[in-house]
Amino acid sequence: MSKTRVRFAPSPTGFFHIGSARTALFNWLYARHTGGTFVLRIEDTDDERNRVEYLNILKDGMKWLGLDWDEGPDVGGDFGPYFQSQRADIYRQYLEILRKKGRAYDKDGAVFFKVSGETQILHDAVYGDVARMEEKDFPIFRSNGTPVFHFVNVVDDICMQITNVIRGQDHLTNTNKHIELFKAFDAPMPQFAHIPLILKSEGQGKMSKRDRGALIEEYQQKNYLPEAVRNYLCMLGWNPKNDREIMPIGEIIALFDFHGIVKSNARFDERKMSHFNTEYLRALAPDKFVAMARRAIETESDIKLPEDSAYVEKVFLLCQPKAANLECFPSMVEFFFNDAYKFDAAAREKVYKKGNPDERLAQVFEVLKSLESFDHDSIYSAISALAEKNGVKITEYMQILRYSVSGLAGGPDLMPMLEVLGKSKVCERVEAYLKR
RNA sequence: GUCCCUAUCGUCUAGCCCGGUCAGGACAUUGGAUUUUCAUUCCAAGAACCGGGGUUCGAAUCCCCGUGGGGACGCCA
Repeated sequence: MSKTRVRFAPSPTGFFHIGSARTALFNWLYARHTGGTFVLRIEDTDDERNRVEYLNILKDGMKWLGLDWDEGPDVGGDFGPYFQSQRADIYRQYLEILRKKGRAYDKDGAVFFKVSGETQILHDAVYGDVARMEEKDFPIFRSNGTPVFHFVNVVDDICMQITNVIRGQDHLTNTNKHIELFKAFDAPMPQFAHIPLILKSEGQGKMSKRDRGALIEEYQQKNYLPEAVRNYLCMLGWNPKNDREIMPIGEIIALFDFHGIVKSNARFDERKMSHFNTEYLRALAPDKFVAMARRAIETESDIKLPEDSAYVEKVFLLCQPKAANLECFPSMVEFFFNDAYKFDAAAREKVYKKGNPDERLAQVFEVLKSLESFDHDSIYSAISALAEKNGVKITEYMQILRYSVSGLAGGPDLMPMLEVLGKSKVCERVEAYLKR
């Protein structure tokens, strides 16, 4: 049994579609599962476009998702070149083979492949046996001399000794053309595995590049964690059959096989993807979280972080357990770094729902002012003593206190939040709030 | 229009191949709890076998027909 060789063969179009990403992912998973080789082949026969820039988007996206390729652009390999635009000689040689066998002929300046007229049976690793016949001869070279997808795809798979073709189900009805070609070349047939498509979250049809969440670039920009996106994508159309979803990639690689691939198309669900992201964010090691959070704030907000990196770190780690994503993280922590923080209207409504708590705030202000040490425990016992003295619940003081110093109704645990903010800032803010 | 694929909670799915468990899990939703806030955590609830025929003592599971969904029918990839 020869070593597994799979390939991802995208056409650089200027964006990295989530469906393509998942095809790449499944190929990569299968290669890693079998200890085989993952080839990246660029189908760039359309030279109208700016390839270098478009190729970078694709490569960046794959690297971001952790999908490293063993052969292809940048890394080379024994079966190159890995750009179809550089393989014209090979395609001409293969065309000659077909001509000699009488399977290719000229028509209207183009070259056509003569089909066998026999029904081809595909033994698909996911869909089982599918029978289909190709009725009409189809073009393999255009009248401008360039080769057509079906032809180059098969020729390259032969040349690169691809053992497993894993691709979207939209190719299922193309496969009989490819089988005809493999047979015409007397080439060994790879095993085909078609995977279900990703559908729009609502409405009709498959995800298109204009749909929200369709492009990998979006997740990069929103500072999603790549491991989370990758994990979610693994579960869209495949499952480990053990009731688990959030799993380290190593475990997924170990379990990945065609048996777990679902046959029906899956609707994309941004909320579930978000959930994966939240889980990964919470589980992130402190130093990594701090680095990610810092980057999110520096690139996606106007907040100027102070020099004091110990303070910044304390703030970030205090908020990590409550953060749902990095996109909203700046608005969650802004008040720690900006004295001109904003007061949220919805939060105000919530805090003032049951009457005016300003008087309580004044009371708690007196207590806080007189505190010797301003740590979590001291603040807590002081406020609870106050609450007890006045015969009310401590909660009565907490909400307005939080609102006055942060402008928000939610956020990190209040006592440690006050401690991190520090006595002088807390008192200044409460005082200013009372005088407003 | 022709051909191909597919069908379990709103969504992702387990179960189907080898008929017999209260049809399980996750997201989302709703409701509680955490006698300290909270965007956290925990608990609970509601929520599905597309329809019709067969086969069978018994069908989500096997067969057929509808219907729904998706895809392919380019000198695009």
